[in-house]
Amino acid sequence: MPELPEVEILVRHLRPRVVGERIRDVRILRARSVWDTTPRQLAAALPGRTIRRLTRRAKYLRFDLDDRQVFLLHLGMTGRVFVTAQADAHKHDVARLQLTRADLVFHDPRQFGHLALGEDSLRGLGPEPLGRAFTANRFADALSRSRAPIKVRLLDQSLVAGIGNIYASEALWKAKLDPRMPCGRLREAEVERLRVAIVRTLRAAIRFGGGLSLDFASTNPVDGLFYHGSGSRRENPSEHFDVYDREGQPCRRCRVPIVRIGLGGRGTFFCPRCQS
DNA sequence: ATGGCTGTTATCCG
DNA sequence: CCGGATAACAGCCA
Repeated sequence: MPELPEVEILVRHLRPRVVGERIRDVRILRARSVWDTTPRQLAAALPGRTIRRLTRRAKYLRFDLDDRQVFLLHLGMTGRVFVTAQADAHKHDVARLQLTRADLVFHDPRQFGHLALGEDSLRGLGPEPLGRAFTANRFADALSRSRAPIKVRLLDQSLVAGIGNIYASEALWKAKLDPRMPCGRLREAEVERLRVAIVRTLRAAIRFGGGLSLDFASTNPVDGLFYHGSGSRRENPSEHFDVYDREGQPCRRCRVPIVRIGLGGRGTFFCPRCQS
């Protein structure tokens, strides 16, 4: 679930709940989820500090503290972050930060997420797709030097930061581009179409997420950030995405059944008629 | 019930 | 340098 839009919604939810709060204590419950430092260092650096800012960079949450230290949190595939008054740890809790009167919990069953002290993890990231640096020139230039399928490149965070497997398929459908198209073969107009499609897709997803009532603490994929699972768990089977997880269902533009293929080892969905 | 799928990304190869 | 495969892991679903 957590790609750029989901992380953005999470940050907006958390911001009023954590900014201005003092960190009283830190419990690291899974050492291997701490990167760029030791759990001991992280647990020592935070207590006594006040959270000054909470922002998003790509799929990272960025916490700025009152002593200019920074720590980052990446949700991986299944990470959740929420504030709770309950102080007891649960299975798959990675870390718990005791704030003034509640705990900030990082919960991550599949353990692909991480915490990091400092900004090193942000070094290699490309431009924010919703920021000014995501220009036609820069995007076209980066794409021109690759022969890989465009869908695979969209997942490269150094090209543009924040797109994941779901919104890569969604943006390509919006731009009417075949996900298998080698980057270098895209024409200038197609690259620009894709750039605009990315921006619109992500903005629409943030707008969509902002209108949901989410249970950030829930382990139920239907209630949490907005990927609604597949099969019987799906909340709105065909309302939500245009192509993702819609294999066999009609394209919203031309009614031809959506196709699923593998690209770069990931499920990829597209309309074989519109996207060619 | 078992095995194959999954929203991420670092790292290792050729 | 580029690109593909793999690994890290637990839970859900067929």
